[in-house]
Amino acid sequence: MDKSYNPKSIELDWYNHWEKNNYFSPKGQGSSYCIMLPPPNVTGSLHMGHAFQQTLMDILIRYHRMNNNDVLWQCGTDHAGIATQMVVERQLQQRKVSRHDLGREKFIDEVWKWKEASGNTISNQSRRLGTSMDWANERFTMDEGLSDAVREVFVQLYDKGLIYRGKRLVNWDPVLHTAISDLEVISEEENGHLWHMRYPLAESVKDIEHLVVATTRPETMLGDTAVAVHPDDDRYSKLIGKKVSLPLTDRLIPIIADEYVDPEFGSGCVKITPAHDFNDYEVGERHNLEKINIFTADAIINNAAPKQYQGLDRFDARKKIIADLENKKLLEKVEDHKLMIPRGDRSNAIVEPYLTDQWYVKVKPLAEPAIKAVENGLIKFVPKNWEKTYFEWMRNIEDWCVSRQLWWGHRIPAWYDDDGNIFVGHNEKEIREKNNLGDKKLKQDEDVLDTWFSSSLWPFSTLGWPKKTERLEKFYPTNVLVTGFDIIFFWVARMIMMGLKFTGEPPFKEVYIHGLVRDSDGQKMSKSKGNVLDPLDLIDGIELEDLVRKRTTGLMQPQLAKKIEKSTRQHFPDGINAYGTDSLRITFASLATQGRDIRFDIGRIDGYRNFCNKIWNATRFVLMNIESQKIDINNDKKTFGLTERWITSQLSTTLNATQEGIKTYRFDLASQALYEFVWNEYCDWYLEFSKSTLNDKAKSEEEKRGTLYTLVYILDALLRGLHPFMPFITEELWHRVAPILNKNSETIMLESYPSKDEFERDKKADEEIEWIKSFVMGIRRIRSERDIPPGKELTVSTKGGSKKELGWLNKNELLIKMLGKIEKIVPTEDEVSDAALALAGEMTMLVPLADLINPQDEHNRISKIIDNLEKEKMQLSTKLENKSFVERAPKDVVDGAKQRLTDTLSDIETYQEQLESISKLLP
RNA sequence: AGGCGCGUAGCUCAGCUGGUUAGAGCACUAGCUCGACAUGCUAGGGGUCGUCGGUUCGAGUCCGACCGCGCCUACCA
Repeated sequence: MDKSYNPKSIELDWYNHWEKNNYFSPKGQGSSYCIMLPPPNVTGSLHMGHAFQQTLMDILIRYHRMNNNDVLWQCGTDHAGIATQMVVERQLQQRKVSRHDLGREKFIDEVWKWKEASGNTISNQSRRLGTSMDWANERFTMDEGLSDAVREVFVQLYDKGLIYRGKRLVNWDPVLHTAISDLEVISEEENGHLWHMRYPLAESVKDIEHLVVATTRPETMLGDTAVAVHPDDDRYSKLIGKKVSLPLTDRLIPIIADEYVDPEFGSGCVKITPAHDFNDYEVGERHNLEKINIFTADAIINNAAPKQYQGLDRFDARKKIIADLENKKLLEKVEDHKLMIPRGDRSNAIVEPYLTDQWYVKVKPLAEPAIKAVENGLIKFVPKNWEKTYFEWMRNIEDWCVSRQLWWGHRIPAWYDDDGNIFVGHNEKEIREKNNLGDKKLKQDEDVLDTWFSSSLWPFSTLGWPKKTERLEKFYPTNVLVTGFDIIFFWVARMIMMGLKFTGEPPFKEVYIHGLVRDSDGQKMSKSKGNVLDPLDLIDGIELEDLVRKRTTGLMQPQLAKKIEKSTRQHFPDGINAYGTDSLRITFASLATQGRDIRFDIGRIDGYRNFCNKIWNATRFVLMNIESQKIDINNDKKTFGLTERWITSQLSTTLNATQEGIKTYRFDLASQALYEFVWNEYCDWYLEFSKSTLNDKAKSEEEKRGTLYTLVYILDALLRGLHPFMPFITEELWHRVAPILNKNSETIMLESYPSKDEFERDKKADEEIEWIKSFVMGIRRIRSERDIPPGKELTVSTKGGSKKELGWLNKNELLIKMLGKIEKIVPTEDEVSDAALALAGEMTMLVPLADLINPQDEHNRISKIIDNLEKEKMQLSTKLENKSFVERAPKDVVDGAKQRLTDTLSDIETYQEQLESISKLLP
């Protein structure tokens, strides 16, 4: 066995072994456990968020598989309408071809070709994480079956009046030429201006000649159809119903009264542009105003506007309009103004409220049962707080615009005849038959559905719905959805609505919401910030120069390259080590606290790489001893000593904490419990204890057999316990360890997960070992504090001690001697003044130092200890002198305090005596 | 504006239904090539738990106010 762990040499082989043997598919027995992978975008590549999330899911999946459930981890990708279309268009561009040159059908062929060639990137990257997804049943949202589901849902919703077509304002992306939903609009504060414009009254009223309206978007004035004031605003009440002459046009528009206007803001007059602003649209509806659309689909001024502006881009139009107003002295003032600018999340173009025909899902009737399902506990959020976010959104939900002006996606199953009649059905043939249309000319809607529409069906469409399949029967509703809070609205809420509507059951019983992975400074990872970490680089390692190159190429803003390079060189002066998958996974698990931000610091993974090595070497130790001892450990004749009973008991406690952690999605606590057990109990103490037995010629073979057996069977259990967290190293080591116990199965991943009940708790052993530890640590402390060379064998005198402690010492003398590097232990009742002192329970240990001791140093050391004990004495006695405490606190708390006070007093006395004794040696 | 959350050691974070002397990892200091491991071993230093007030015998933990920070949603043209 190598002296240190090398992940690279084993990971790929084991993964191939698992996948080839189909260990990832449900085995067909046991109660079902199912998780739906949030389907990643097919154009995507694996980022830290995926890696983190998939690690947590894989822990759950492997854990339940080892607990004999019939486990399905349903995987796949989504077709990502806009993103994919953009990728393929960009490719075509290099051949100087546009999608319009190709036409719809050929373009879609191109997309499929791209998907076949490149669509597996992210799935293959996932494999590197060791994820045990059911690849044999991987799905894609554009698959035949999933497309059937989409059509079925659309038709049913339409028939029930829950899908409708309407001309309304939508968020229009003028670059991508498509509508997008509210959620795809990212609004951020940007610097802009507030222009105050004068609108002259058609006929002046008394001394008022014009109204001043303020706007952040002057160009929309060409579409104004009213000016609104507040109905109770005395300044303008006499103007209501009068008209203003809209500058730069020849139109007269009315002055109307509407509650929407805030009289306190600006002049209290608002221009109303119903076709280009969501609020104005509402006002327009209330007052029956005309909606004048002044833009083309490219956001260029159309011919509804005066001639001189037609054909101008919206930003050029703005400049010209401001200049023209200024010339006519109609611009009162310009102020700097911060405002929220809405941009499309894909194109980054400023989104335009735009009047078009779109398909909408009427959401309110779907939302109601979805709210109830969470209220009634049918679906539980973990942590529970997220339910509030969910409710908040669901109770204020607006209709969902589901049509997209794209080619790649599920084409809307609606057909039109020449008279504009709409027919919705699964296909053209069905529609013709159902409506007796004969061979009447029909045209299918050009648009496709929002990608999230198909994603919302994922939990049941992947299982075969609308067919009543066995898989659907077995695995739906699924057990838990693991996802980030950023898509509660996009996805979680919509799945719940659709799941309830079409299956009558919630799609999952629990929703575990994890935090979002950020960089070590808490910044979101993004290409433009140059702080992205590729999980595969953490696994395989990367040279600094390669990392710099990777981070600085293909930037949207190339001027950032220098800054990114500098900070990369600063953060990773030596590049990134090859940590291997298991280190990364256990790091992720330990970072999975309840918080919403997860800062990923490279130092953290360093520690867990060391942990892998620790396990590796512990195994190496065990195997070396098995080999050198030449004892058949499967022979029945074994004696289990104190240390064996203790480590077994500790394992039981650990497994309890681990299982509890997994059950409550506290992966941090689960992994911490295992980490501490392996390092602080098994390695630090038990392996050392075992040396004392194994190296002692006086010990019987039965005792040695008991120890060897315990070394192996604890190791076997902890490897199984760790397997969901660290699948590769545990598999590798298990195959070296398990055969010793006559276990010879082909994989650890189908072994049973160790349970606390298989290992006996032994409180007496725990207590005894605790005392032994305190004895040993007391001696070590003296050694260290008094600068005694580590190699020097000590003579220790003991004084006092309870009967129990004397028994423990007697029984475990050899063990204690070995661990404390002690030559002999002699009881004494004499005063030993030239000695350093420590306590283990009621027993006093004295290390006579004769020639080594400097009495002053020891005097100082003991004084310090006494000071601390005095502080504690004060606290405890104050507490106990407080009548209320003694009367009202529970008995065990009071008794505990009393006991501690007694102990403290006795300790003080012991140290005090020694202090006096030493004082005699002082000059 | 509304909603949610955070503030504990130099850093990153645990701390469940209030009850020993507030923990871990990393970092730091000192000392160690002893037969698994220097990716290691041993020992150690370091916190008035954001501030103020309240409830309580007892508050890092519960309540209120304030300060600071973050996120989400909706926005006044």
